[in-house]
Amino acid sequence: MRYSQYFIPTLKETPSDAEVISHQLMLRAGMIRKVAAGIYDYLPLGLRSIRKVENIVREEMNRAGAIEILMPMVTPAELWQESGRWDFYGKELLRFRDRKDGEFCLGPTHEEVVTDIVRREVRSYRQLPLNLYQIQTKFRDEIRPRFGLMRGREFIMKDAYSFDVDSSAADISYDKMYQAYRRIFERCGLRFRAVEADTGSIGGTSSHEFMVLAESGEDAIVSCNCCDYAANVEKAEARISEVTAHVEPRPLEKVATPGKKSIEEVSAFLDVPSSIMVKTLVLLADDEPVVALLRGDHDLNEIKLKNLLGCETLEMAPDEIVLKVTGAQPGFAGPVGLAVKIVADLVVRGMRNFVTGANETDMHLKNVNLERDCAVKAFADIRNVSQGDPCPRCEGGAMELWRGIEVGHVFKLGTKYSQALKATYLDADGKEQIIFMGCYGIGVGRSVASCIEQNHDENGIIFPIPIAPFHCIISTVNYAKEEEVRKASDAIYEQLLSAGVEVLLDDRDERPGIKFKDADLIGIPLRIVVGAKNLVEGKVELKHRATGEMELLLVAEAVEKVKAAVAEALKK
RNA sequence: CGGGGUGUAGCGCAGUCUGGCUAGCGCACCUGCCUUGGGAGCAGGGGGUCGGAGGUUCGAAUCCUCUCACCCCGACCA
Repeated sequence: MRYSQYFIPTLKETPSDAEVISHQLMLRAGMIRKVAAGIYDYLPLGLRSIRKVENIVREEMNRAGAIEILMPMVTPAELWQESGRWDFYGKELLRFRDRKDGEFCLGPTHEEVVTDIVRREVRSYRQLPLNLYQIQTKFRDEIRPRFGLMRGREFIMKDAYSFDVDSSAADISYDKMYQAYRRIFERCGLRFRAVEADTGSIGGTSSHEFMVLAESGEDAIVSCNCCDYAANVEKAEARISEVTAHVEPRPLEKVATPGKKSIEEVSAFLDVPSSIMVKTLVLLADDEPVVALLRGDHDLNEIKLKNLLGCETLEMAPDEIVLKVTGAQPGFAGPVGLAVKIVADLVVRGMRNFVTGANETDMHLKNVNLERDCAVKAFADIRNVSQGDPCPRCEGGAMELWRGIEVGHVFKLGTKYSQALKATYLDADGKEQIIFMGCYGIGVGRSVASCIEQNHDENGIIFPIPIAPFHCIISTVNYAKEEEVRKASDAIYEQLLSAGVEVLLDDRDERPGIKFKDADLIGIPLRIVVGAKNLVEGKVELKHRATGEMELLLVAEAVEKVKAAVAEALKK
């Protein structure tokens, strides 16, 4: 491609509404432009990278035996009503009516639609297993779209759905997808972790998320520094601590702590570490008050508590409720004498003589002991794992904390949708059986964005070759006036093109500085600089964007090197 | 949905508090000259419903009311 004939509108300055680096760089590099909140144009460079990811995904899905289809973006309400999600999904589902007043929505995911295909077409166990996938634009009317392609409302997603005769066959399909996902993200050149995850509103029995490691990631994940265990913090199990050695309970003591509400304030005021304090949280589970007890330096994991209680909603109680439940202003709650349901974290069971609120404004209690001072029956793992915690799976391992961007998610769905939509088959005995499903998503645009989060410097993007919009750029010095430069550049361009290298020839009549800056910004991995100075000796410069390594080579050598580097990087 | 903020040229911003000359600056863009190994220089030029509607006023980018869009924090979320 000749740069002068192409369309790469780069920006020298960073648009003020772009917060994360990938969003800033994708705008500056002319890859995307915003059309509305969370809705973007894909300009040529952005589209090329997206297509690269799509093709890797497609190859690996096909390799794993999945079959590509394309389902509609507009889907009828009936299917969603049948699965029950029409009422459950909420405002994220963009709904509208057609001219005949029929109800529809833009597909945010396609379990219903694909299950409908399968229930109509699959009759026999002989037709299973089946795995159907599509690469398609989805729409979710996010409450707060942000970070460019990272969290848009409209986005390109690969979604696959597996159908099996039973649970163990479904496990095999799941494992195939898990392995395919590893290959996909490895081929994209991403540094990632596959972690155990909560299933959220999709439902189902178990799932893994594929997390690209990046500081800007919206998710917290933990992994063991010793074994393979890794999980989203939402899901990560805290290791059950053994009860502390016998400590003589000391007499209960009430102390004044005027105006000291937070754990930090009380800890400093009474000069006790937060780890021997118990924090008492008042929550509303489906509008019923519930109290959660945690060690002072631990955080509540709302998902664990929500799953434990089996409630639909869980939120922090407003001040009035706290006052009603504890008889004190927020900040002075404690478990002693409370009449509502109390759930204590497992760690709290082992705590002796701890400090907690007295259920009296401006007062705390010292030397509280649960078994003596209050009637707590429920103990459960309801806290977030923190840095350095012991691994729940191996001896001696410690948990490390990371930030991650979720680029892929695989779920075992079980029979949730097949049951609701009556997707069944006849087994070898002629008996009707329910189909077992799995679903598997990859955010395509998000993968490109997260790649940029991981691979950039102060000059711009540093694409890995497999998803770079072009493999190589030829930056020419005075292409317009120097005939030798023009001839050599054109020749290199033709040679690379015919070798199958995707090459961008910067033939613009611009000063070299502009071309170098643009080349760095758009992140093309390999750059050949053709200038009169080196051409006198028949040489050109080959520069690697990632390392900054620069070599002075004969024209033919440079061409060979580029070909070799591209071939090596695209090896499957 | 709650809290905060911003809308002035393609991008980045000043001007708004304290109403008043023809609405400015940098970058980008166009023409010419010059220049060509890291976003050059000189000269000339084009581009604005000051987010929109209504109001106050002799006079509104500036004050008031309503409204729209976008951004940030929170809640929520695959």
